[in-house]
Amino acid sequence: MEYNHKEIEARWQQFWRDNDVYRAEIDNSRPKFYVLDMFPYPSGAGLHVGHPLGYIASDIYSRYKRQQGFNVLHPMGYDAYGLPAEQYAIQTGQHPEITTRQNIARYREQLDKIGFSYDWNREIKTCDPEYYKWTQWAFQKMFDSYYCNASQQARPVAELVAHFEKHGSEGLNVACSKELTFTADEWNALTEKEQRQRLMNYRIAYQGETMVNWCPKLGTVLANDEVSEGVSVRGGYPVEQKLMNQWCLRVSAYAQRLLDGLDKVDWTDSLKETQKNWIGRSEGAEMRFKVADSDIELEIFTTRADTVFGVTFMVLAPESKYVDMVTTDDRRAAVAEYLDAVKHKTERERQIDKRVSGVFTGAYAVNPLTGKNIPIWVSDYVLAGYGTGAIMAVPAHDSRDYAFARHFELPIIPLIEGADVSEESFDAKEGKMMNSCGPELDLNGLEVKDAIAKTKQFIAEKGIGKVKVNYRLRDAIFSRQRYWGEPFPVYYKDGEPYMLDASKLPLELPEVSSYLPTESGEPPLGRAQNWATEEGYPLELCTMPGFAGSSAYYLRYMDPRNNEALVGKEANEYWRNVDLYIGGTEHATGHLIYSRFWNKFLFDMGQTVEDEPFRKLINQGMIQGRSNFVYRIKDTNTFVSLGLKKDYDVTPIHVDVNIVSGDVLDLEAFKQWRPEFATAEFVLEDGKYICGYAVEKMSKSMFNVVNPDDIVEKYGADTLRLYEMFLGPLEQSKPWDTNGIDGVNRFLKKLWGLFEKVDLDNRVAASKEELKAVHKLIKKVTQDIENFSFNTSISAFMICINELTSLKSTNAEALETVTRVIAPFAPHIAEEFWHRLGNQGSVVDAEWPKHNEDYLKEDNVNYAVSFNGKARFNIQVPAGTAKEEVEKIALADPNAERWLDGKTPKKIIVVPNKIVNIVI
RNA sequence: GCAGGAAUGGUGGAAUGGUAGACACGAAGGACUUAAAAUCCUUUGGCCUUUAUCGGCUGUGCGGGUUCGAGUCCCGCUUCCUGUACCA
Repeated sequence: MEYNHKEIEARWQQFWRDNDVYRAEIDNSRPKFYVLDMFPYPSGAGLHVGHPLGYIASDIYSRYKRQQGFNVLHPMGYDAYGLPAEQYAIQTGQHPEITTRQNIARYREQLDKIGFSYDWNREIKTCDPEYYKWTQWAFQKMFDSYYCNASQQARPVAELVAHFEKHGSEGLNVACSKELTFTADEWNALTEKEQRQRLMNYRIAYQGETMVNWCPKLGTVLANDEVSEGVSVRGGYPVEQKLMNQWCLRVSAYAQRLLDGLDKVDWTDSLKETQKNWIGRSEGAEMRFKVADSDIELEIFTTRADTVFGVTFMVLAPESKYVDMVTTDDRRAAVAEYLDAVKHKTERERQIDKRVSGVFTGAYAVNPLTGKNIPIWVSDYVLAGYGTGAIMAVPAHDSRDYAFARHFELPIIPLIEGADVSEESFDAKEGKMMNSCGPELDLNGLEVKDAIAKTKQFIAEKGIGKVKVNYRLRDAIFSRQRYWGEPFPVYYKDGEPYMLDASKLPLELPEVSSYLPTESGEPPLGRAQNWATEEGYPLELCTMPGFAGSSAYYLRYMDPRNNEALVGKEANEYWRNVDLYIGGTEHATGHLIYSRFWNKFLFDMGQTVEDEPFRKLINQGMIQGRSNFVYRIKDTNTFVSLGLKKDYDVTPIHVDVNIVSGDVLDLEAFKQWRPEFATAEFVLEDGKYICGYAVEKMSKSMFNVVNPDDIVEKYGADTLRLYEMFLGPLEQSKPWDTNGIDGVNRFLKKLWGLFEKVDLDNRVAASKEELKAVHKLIKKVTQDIENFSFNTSISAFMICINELTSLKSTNAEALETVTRVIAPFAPHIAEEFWHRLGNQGSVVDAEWPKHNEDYLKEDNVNYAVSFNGKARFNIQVPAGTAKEEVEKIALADPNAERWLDGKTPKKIIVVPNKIVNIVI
């Protein structure tokens, strides 16, 4: 019988569904293992062949762990809120929910065909009210919490209020937007509204006037990780800075814990490094510079406290509140003009335009160590969002300050011995200090490191400043002026936000007449009828961002139908956290920061038992497209084959990769592809039209999308699974090339053929050679799976089957072992074999075999004999021969004479079972 | 600029410091076939030698080093990818 993948795969997929074999339940008698894929956003384009790469890897691992006796949780769901569905809704008027539901159905259909072992009973969708109830709930918890720096955890706001009532801000060590100082009496005298406004300064979910990334084209604000190089990640539209009142999450309060937690997880160094950079911890000092003839003090942050003697001017960010305070009357016009010019630049323009610009405020500050007056400037090279929005400029040892000083002809004082600052600044933190002696502090002769420490100590003692740790990590902006997202469980009374009562959750997303902002510029929810509480208070018009729903979904899978909690205690204590998380590296600074933050917050609340959500994380590489080109001779409809195109003036045109095979174009299909090519003529080489190729992103517009459905239809799911793994190392990006798929398909046919010959009625003992081949396979595949080196295990299968084929093996035991080992990779064919061999149940529960070293032992051992490291010939000796004996045999070999050339060996090295190296 | 990663045949890629190129694709030749597809067999890094065997030299981006022995370890470069960027 032929290998009929269609019949086999359909039959066993049905069997799995009918018997619910992938259902996971809490079972205290078995250890748990939680394998998770980053759930997909169901886009309208469906899955292409790149998407399942990570899913296949995680599926193999899940099945392997299950066969090893673990109770495996392997769920799947959908990150259903997102911009594309909403953009589509704006264009067509179709409700995004309908689009999303259709897309999800299509995804599910595609996923099912590949034979994944997901427990679909646990499926979740972020747009499902039963799910987003818990997103809203967590938001409310964050609103009702503040972050205590002393105990390094979130605490109820009620405790903070109690503190204010007794002590005011005295003795407070909490995360906040602004340092405020007030007494208990002052606090108690505030109205309720004023108290609530002040509490916003401390809440973990808070509303604040912040500089946001505003994308006019999308009509919404974006988080930092949603913006790249000044344009939106989705859509690539320009982004500008705008001051807006927005909901924010105080992620920055968790910066240190997010950093420390990285030591506890098993992630790649590069991913940890990316997160470390994103968190951007820097140790330095905060210092105050007095403004001359004024009570104003400028606060600055520096990592180079040692360079204060070289400060020759100060610079304020254009948005700094100090600008208005210090500017002298005669400079007001000039400063205003500069601020105006800066304001009209978008973030992108500000990044691209690296020309030095700035304006003098007319004011001077006093250098606290030299007592000298230094000018205060304004320039957009200083960022409002980092540190204090003001800097002390040390042109000799900072390249940006240097460029500024050169441009405006400000003095440059070198502070490090031997540093030549005539052409460029000396930025390195090394060398001996000079020119650094004042009335109270002398740093001359010290190493930079020591000078920094001494200065920090000095300024702290003198009360000029303090040691300070700064983080680059910003609070997450949590409002989106959009329709298709979770509504905030918030209403407004007297202009102040209040949380809806927990019994009112979930607050469901209302219907709207149009998905565009209102005429008055309000978000689309402004169009909703009766968007107010029962008492008539208006509800929040913004919705939550994409990352809201994906921040705790892994917890919900543990207990997806629980109506009382995000996750029940029993389920959480059993499943704990994700043991293996597989997904793309593009989430390094978004989802993977937010969900760690979210999890840590829930941990503080006592809602989850693990501090880190993802124990081990693997980033699968991206599968790129391999585009094909045809070359049209200019102004004709004639196409010339790749090898001959140099003789013509040609335009390359993308051609659908599905009508190209092995870079050879199917001419008839090409003519039918598009009407304008119906009359195409060709210049062929060797009777064929050879296309050019390029590796590009897989996308419709490049005509290089390969659909997994087509592969499954033609070759079967098992072939697709094997081939995706065979393509190369999991974590490496690589182009998709369907050409090699015949190899793994041939392998499966061979395996099938081998099985067809098994005599199931007359079982005989496996031969020594068979046992050796099979146990070699077990050993290799087990090692490979543990190392996520799936490509090499596919090779191991091919080698084993080739060996068994040449042995004419038809031994049932040998093939049963092969079946167990191949089951995670090719579950359909394995299930078929499993049942033919007379087993009950499903092969997913077949015990994973252990290899026996005894079968792998050789009677004779091969040694390569080398001279001075260069291998020359081989010898065979009985296993277990002593080293001395091996040396003798090597030297006595007739071949040895030739290479010894009459000399006596100086030294002989014998590496067991490998090599005899003779040094002459 | 900074951080991380990579570089091996025509291609994808294998190699706990121990005979580089496993496995697969492609290609070439052959068998079967009226023919094609499918399948099977042989060859396949480069160069040289040979009728053929046998054999030799060379070879893992470049230049050094450590070692009996380096694709692998160390130092210095080049190129490419990924992330990030006036972060003081």
